This record gives sequence, C-alpha cells and structure tokens, in this order.
Amino acid sequence: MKTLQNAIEILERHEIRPSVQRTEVVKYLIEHRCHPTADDIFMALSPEMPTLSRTTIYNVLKTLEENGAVRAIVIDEKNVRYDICVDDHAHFKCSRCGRIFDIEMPRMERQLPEGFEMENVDVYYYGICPECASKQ
Amino acid sequence: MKTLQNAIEILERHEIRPSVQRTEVVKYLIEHRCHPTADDIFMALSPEMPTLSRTTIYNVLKTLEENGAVRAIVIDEKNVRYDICVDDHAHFKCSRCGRIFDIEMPRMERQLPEGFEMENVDVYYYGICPECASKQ
DNA sequence: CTTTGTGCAAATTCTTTGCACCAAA
DNA sequence: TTTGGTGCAAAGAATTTGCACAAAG
Repeated sequence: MKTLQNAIEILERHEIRPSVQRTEVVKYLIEHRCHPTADDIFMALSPEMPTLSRTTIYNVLKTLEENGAVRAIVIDEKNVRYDICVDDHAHFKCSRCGRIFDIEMPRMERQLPEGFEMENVDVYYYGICPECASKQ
Repeated sequence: MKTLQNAIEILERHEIRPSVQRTEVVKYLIEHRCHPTADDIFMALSPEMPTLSRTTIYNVLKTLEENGAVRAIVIDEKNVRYDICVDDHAHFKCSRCGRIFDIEMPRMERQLPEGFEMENVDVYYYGICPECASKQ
C-alpha cells in the first residue's frame, strides 16, 4: 500500500508533521475522492482506531486546510466537505442523488471590478448527474 | 413606502401568499442587499414585531427559497446567507472584513462533461476588497 | 370548517473549547 | 523538558421538529 507514503509526502510538503492520525486522514482523502464530511472520515477511521476522537478529526482538518493541503467545500448547506488539494477544479452537486463530482474548471475571463484582489474562486454547479438523468 | 408593494408583488409572482411576516422578510431583503443571515433578519425585524419567532424566519426563508424568490448563499462556513433573486451575479467575500459583495457574473464557457444537466452555477470569489486593500 | 401560517419550547446536529494526558523533538 | 498532538466531556451555535393555537379562504 503506497498510499501511505503518498500521504506522508503530502504532509511533509506542507510542513505538517505526519502523525498517525493526520496520515490516516490524508490517506482516507486520497482514497476517497468523494468529498467526505468530518463525520464521514471519523466514522470510517473509527473502527480501526477505537480511541480516535471527533475533535482530532476537526483539529487535523483545520491544520490541513490552514496549510493548504486540503480544501473545504461548502456546496452543502449542512456540513463542510473536504477535498485533497490537487489541480484546480470545480464541483457539481447532483440535486437528486446528492453526490458531488469533480468537474474541469471552466475557463472564465475574470473581470473583477477595479480594486478587488482575488485570491481564489470556487465554482459550484447544481443539476442532475448523468446517472440520475438516465434513470427517468 | 413602495417597497411594501414591491415585496408583495415578488411574493405573488412566486405564488406565495403575502402574509405579514413573509412580506416583512422580503421587504428587508430588498432594502438590505448585504446578504443577511436568518438571525440578522430576525434581530432586525424583532423590535417592531415582538411576537416574531426565529422559527418563522426559517419557515419563510425556506418557502421563499423553494419557490425561487431568494437564493441561499453558502460562501460562509458558519451560517447560510440570503439574497433576493434578481439577475444572475457572483459573490466576492473579503477575507479581511468578511463582507460579501455582488459581482458581475464572469462570462465562462461551460463545458460540462457529457450527460451532466446543469440547472444553476454559483461562483464565489475570495480575496481582499478595495477598502481593505487601500488601508493596507 | 378545512387548510395554511405562526410561534413556543425542546430536540438535534455540527463544531468548538477547556483541560489533562501522552508523545515526540 | 518543552512543545506539539490527542481525546474526553461539556459548551455553543445554527437549525429543525412537534405541537397547539391563530388566521385566512
């Protein structure tokens, strides 16, 4: 399983010490590119790490986000979702099945008004995914 | 005060019965295009309507959103913000002062993969607003 | 009178805090 | 031996639910 090495590399590249918990969270995010919530991650890791705490998940995700290793997705009104940072991409949320898909970032001419300094853009599409569209 | 007439019109256009509470919420959203939260609206209307309940604000906003009269903005991780639906526009959040600005929607070539049916796009910019940028 | 809207209190959910303990540099 | 990381229990904040009463058609 080389995802482990991969996870450690990501942490080190972002100057985060690769503790067991942090490594496991990153590993999970690499293997599950389905934009999990903090609780999804907790529930998934909890069985193999019985003493794991939700607080730790929140701590880890906060650290990862502050250091640019993950990206918080707020496409959902309920809870925040997380995505390992790779290339820049947009998100598509299917309003029928609720799944979130990675979508190529649209090329857009950024014509911000005078004086606005942009650091980042998030693009969220809403609609029906191919699967839901086909069945009905 | 013709905002009242305006508010009633908006409600009727969306086939929502213009109760006092609904009309007041819409009036507030028309007059305050600063993307308030449910609580902002509650706090603002509460003094003149002492029996008003937060539940009602949530109910009203839900109805308005379901009928397309307002738009929920989830640019913020904490709470949902609301915007009266007018033309299509993007949002810019200043990471220094936290204010949210309306920005012209960027022209973008939407090249969604085969099969995805788009209903809506949200574009959220993050950065520094002119005011914060000028005062260094 | 039947349906729709309002609002209180309580419950729920997601996230954060305070603090003590453990581990690594 | 000091700093950083983890995790429990409790607190906090935003939103929802259940239910009863009020209002409108």
